[in-house]
Amino acid sequence: MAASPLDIISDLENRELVSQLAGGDELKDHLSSGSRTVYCGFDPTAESLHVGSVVPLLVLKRFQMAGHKPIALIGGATGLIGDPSFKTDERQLNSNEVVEQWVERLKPQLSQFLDFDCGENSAVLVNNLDWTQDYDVLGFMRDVGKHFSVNAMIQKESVKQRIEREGEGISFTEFSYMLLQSYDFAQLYKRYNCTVQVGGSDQWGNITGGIDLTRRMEQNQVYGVTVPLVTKSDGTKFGKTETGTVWISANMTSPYALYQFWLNVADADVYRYLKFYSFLSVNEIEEIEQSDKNSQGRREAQGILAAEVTELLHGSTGLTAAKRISDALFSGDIAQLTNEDLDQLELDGLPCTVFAGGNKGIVEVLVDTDLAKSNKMAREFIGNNAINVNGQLVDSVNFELDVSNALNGKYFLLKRGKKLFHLAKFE
RNA sequence: GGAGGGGUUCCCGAGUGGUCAAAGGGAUCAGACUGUAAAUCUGACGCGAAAGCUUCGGUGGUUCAAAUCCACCCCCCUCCA
Repeated sequence: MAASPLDIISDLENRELVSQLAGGDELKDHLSSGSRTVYCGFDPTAESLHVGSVVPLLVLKRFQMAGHKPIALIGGATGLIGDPSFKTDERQLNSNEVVEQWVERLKPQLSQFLDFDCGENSAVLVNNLDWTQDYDVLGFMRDVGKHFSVNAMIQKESVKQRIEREGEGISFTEFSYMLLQSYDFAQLYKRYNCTVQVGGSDQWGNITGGIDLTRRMEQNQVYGVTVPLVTKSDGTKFGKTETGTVWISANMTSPYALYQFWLNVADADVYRYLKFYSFLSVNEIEEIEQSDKNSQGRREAQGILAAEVTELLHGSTGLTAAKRISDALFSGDIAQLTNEDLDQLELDGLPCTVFAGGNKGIVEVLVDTDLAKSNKMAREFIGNNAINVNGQLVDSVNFELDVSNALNGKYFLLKRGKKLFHLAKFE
């Protein structure tokens, strides 16, 4: 099913995964005429990658499947600076310790998708701190800085609003980010003969900067591919739910929550996301779309997408768990859950809050579980008939969770609204 | 260093002495309708059961009364040096 080296760009184009190509047909020839080395950088800006940032990483995997050698670069250096591209304001610098910690978290995440043991085109993991931390200031300014024209830099679309718009500004620190990323490309060319950089479409300016610098410092032509940022058809921000960002770390976003996130994708987006996030062929995806069109009611695509992505990120165990919880909760048959099922729900990552000390009033419980952010909101939810306990509608703010009624002697399954569940566990 | 503009509740943004917990929009949440959609409609949206309490960059002050006036300080932007 892997695309042959001949058509990786065509496959990406068919998946609408190409935003811009630096190099055009020459790049296509370059990729089809042999196994090349391709890199994509990820800055440590949080404890985990989120679903949006994983698209370029999957593209890197697609390159590897097509026979090329991928380099996943961790921005241990650039993460200390902060990329200003299309950001509306200057960001707070993170401390060295924090960035270092995030670098460590990022390593396994980047590694999990790529094959590091497949001979010639095995993946490589690098950190740009390795070639920047000991570079002396004067040397850097003379060797690298001299190749950049400030006149050209301030023309870049990615920093335009920071420079032109009143009320915004940009520090020299962030402004110089481009030099570092450009230098990365030149270094990777030198060290690994890396000739292609992949990045989000917001990285265009940084990528072309690297192409120019590599030409000047290494006298060689290299190329770039940008991947569109994932958007939603309704214009809202992709990758967020009521509980916040959807992370790829199972500790931060449970497989169940991830599965639910994809299951709730809008019809208008789901086929595009299948192309972005699954390794199903474009033909297979089109067949799904066709079959959905011909059938009534709920589409199947969301379920397929949810299954594909959950399995990709958390393996078949994660997927099974996510499905099991989803089936149990949304079948409406909460009373039918066995004791083992309940224990399993907790293990599978359904949010759970532990209580001690006997019966508790519903308002207090809602606040303690974060299902309501204040007593007032808790009362309002109850007033709106939005709260369920063990499948029963709560109709009074005086309702008490009576431990003698707990499922399996300790659990209460709380539901707020239509699809937000939480376990209360009494000990 | 100088001149000017600005910092309002999650975001944008009105408010220039009482009628202000603070217009309007967005986001968010809940309900109805549905497919655990979309669109639409309804409601909520600082805390508190309430009385009331705490908010408008910070600190002090004027006043019966301040987001609004005064002083000092901090931060951001633009232009000049």
